Amino acid sequence: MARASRRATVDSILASAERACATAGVRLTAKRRALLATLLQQSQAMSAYELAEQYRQDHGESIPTMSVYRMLDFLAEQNLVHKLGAINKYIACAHISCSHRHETPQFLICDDCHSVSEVEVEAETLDTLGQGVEATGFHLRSRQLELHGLCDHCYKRAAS
Amino acid sequence: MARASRRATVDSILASAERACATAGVRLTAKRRALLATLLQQSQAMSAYELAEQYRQDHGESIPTMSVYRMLDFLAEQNLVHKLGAINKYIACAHISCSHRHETPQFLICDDCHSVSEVEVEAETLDTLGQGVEATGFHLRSRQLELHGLCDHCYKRAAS
DNA sequence: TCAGTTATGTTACAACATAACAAAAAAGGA
DNA sequence: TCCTTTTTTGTTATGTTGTAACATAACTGA
Repeated sequence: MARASRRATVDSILASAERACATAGVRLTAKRRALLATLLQQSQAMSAYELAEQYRQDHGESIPTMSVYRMLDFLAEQNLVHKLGAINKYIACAHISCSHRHETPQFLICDDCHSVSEVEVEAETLDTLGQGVEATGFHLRSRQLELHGLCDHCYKRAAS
Repeated sequence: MARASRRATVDSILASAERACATAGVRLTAKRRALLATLLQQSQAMSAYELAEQYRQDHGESIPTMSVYRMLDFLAEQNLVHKLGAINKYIACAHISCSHRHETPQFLICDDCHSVSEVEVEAETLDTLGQGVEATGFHLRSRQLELHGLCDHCYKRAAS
């Protein structure tokens, strides 16, 4: 599936992010914004260290990884980026500019080429899953799933 | 939910593991078996380093973490242990001795106390989820889910 | 302005994981 | 058995990921 950048320009997404932060009463500082811009321009999920390096190249200024982690935490709290805990990488939310209500994103992680695609799953299926889990007394933090496997490209390559 | 050790003795599980490896034509060496035994006796998911230390205490012999990783990789390939990628820990499969067909295990990871419980979800729900995902061209490796949240104990503690 | 809060930088280190190569042990055929 | 090959395990060093603790800078609002 397309990353956010295919759907809207980076600038318009950043503008959406600014509005979202203003509404939430939090600050999208210049650095946070710049880091988000860097991530938006990636086609792959990025680790914090990879992002620090990319940020340096993009903005001609180095940035401590410690700060990158903090900014990513902030951006994740505002749902502007998703943290993929299974592979310790981050990806910009593909729906920052969407005004319509959308489903919780589900991520498909290719264990071979490490590409990440974002799909939506029927709300009903997730609800059933969530209800089954919560019935055991567990309290889900989110319904974001991270599923592993092979993308079609790697699957076909492996088969040959 | 109960770990494997509550359902069957460690010895009988190890015997099942031996049979499974013999059938698969792979070697469950003494060290691999000993490591599995160590993990079976834990009530919590363990990191490779924690396991190396526990192994040393259990068997009076130290073992390089490098070897622990390799053995865990082997055991995971044989589906004798599960790797919880989200928290970098390992847990013995609760179903090694089960001959009956069972559902794919789903893991509930408490983000507070880091306990892990294993639940089963209706096959139908998982099938629906899996079919939706595979329809996008992605090929799931397994239907094992790792869900994050708070266990009931931590949830109630946080609420107070 | 200035005091309080939030954000970022710096340093040091803990925890997790693997690369590269060496040694030991097991398997299998002559 | 003995030798060769393959597999497993050990050793050393280093890479990768993440955070603690504290300092400095920037912003906010009275």
